[in-house]
Amino acid sequence: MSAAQKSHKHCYEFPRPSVAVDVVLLTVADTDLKVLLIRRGEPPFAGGWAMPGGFVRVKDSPADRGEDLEAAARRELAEETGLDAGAVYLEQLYTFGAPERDPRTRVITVAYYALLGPELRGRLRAGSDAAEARWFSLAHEVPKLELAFDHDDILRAALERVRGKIDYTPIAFELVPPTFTIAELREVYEAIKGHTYDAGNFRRRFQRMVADKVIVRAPGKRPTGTKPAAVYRFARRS
Amino acid sequence: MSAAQKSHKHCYEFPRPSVAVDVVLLTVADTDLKVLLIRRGEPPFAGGWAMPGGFVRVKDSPADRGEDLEAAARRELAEETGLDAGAVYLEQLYTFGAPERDPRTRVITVAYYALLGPELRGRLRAGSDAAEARWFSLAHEVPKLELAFDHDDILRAALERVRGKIDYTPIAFELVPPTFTIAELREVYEAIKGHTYDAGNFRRRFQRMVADKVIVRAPGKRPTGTKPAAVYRFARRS
DNA sequence: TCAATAGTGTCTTTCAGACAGTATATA
DNA sequence: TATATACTGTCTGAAAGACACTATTGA
Repeated sequence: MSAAQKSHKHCYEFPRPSVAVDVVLLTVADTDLKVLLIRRGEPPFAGGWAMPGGFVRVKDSPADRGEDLEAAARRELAEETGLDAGAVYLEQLYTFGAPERDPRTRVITVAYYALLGPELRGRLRAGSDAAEARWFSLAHEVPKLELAFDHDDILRAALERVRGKIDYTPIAFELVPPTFTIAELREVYEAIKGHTYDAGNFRRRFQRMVADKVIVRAPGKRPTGTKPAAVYRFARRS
Repeated sequence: MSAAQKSHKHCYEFPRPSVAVDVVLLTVADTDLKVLLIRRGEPPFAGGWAMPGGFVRVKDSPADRGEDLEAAARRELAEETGLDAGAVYLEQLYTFGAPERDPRTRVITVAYYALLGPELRGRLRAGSDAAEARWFSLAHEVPKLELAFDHDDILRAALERVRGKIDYTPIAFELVPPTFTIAELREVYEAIKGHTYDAGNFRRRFQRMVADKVIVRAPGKRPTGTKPAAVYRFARRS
């Protein structure tokens, strides 16, 4: 099929936008919140850094309309990072639709954020298109970058969401190993909130979660260099 | 132009979805949270009740890509209710994109919620297409309805969002008149939260907002049938 | 033995919930 | 004068922040 034919196969009565998904993949490493960025191989913004994402697969057939939005986000994440799509915490963030946000055509993007625990960080593989992928420190490295599209807005929104939600939902447990010490959990809070917590007060708050059976003790102790620390796990883990 | 020609003017290399906006318009009246529904005149779900909404106006021209998502939500709200688009509090809620959510074609909808104070409720006019529009009590009337599309999911999400946000943002002030008594504000909280508040404790919480200059006294008193009540207004109101 | 981190306890303040009581308007 | 609502005050308990202190490990 020629390029000219190919470009005009799908026709509609009214103009339609492209719809994409973008995923803000976050992790905490070295007491620092990091985001995974991918170097773009193609225009626009070729050579620039962007969040993993791509177009939602839509079909015109009445029998098959294409994929769900969250499925698209998990698929893109898997394609561009090699991560098992089902293994990460993923939540819809916000939809960005400014008319000029993509120089090519009208693109509306549904942004998601995902949280990756340290035990899965080693599973990251370069994407199918072998594009470069790297973790960037939100505090130290990202401010020096110019992200593609409006991805800096998306990243800001993700950070704001996670900062708010960590206080009243169990998302912090997605960012520690399956079993963890109180200090490890505290480091996650400190990385996300951007300030330190009093170790004693944090422990007291934590003990209430133990009393409420949200957290249970796990066997063994974690060596720390000095006195080993008790290990816990989140009670409702798949 | 013939119908056949008209149906195939806008062609793309890959299939694209339609993108719509829907607006959950909420108000508190008679100590009851209400949502505005519109009776659909056309299929699908003709004769059924649905939230105001419609397709985002997208253009293929590089010079004009069409309207922003929030602009589309405000436009649809204005068209279907007669409300001044700028006068209502409007916030993006969630994007719904299940492949089969619209029987016609693939439609992704960006849902918004809007809050309407009693002073603007009288400005509601039937939409340009003269469709029937009515307030429904969320607690008593909506459960008996079968809403069009996945609008019951959208409504649930809006209620959950508003219930959560009222505790740590000033959205309650969008649902009272420009000047209001403590009892009026309390009724808004009670309608949204679905439970009563101790009048004394609510007042104490309120007085802290007065001390913090979030709320200031307004001149005059509001007759109540018995002892008239002091009147206040939100400090940061346009 | 020392340094470092794990872990405990105490004091204060803030705030929410329960509830009793006083003040002031209308009918 | 009665009563309904506005408004005030008190008690208790939960929880957060500041901070001092003890316990246990590895080097």
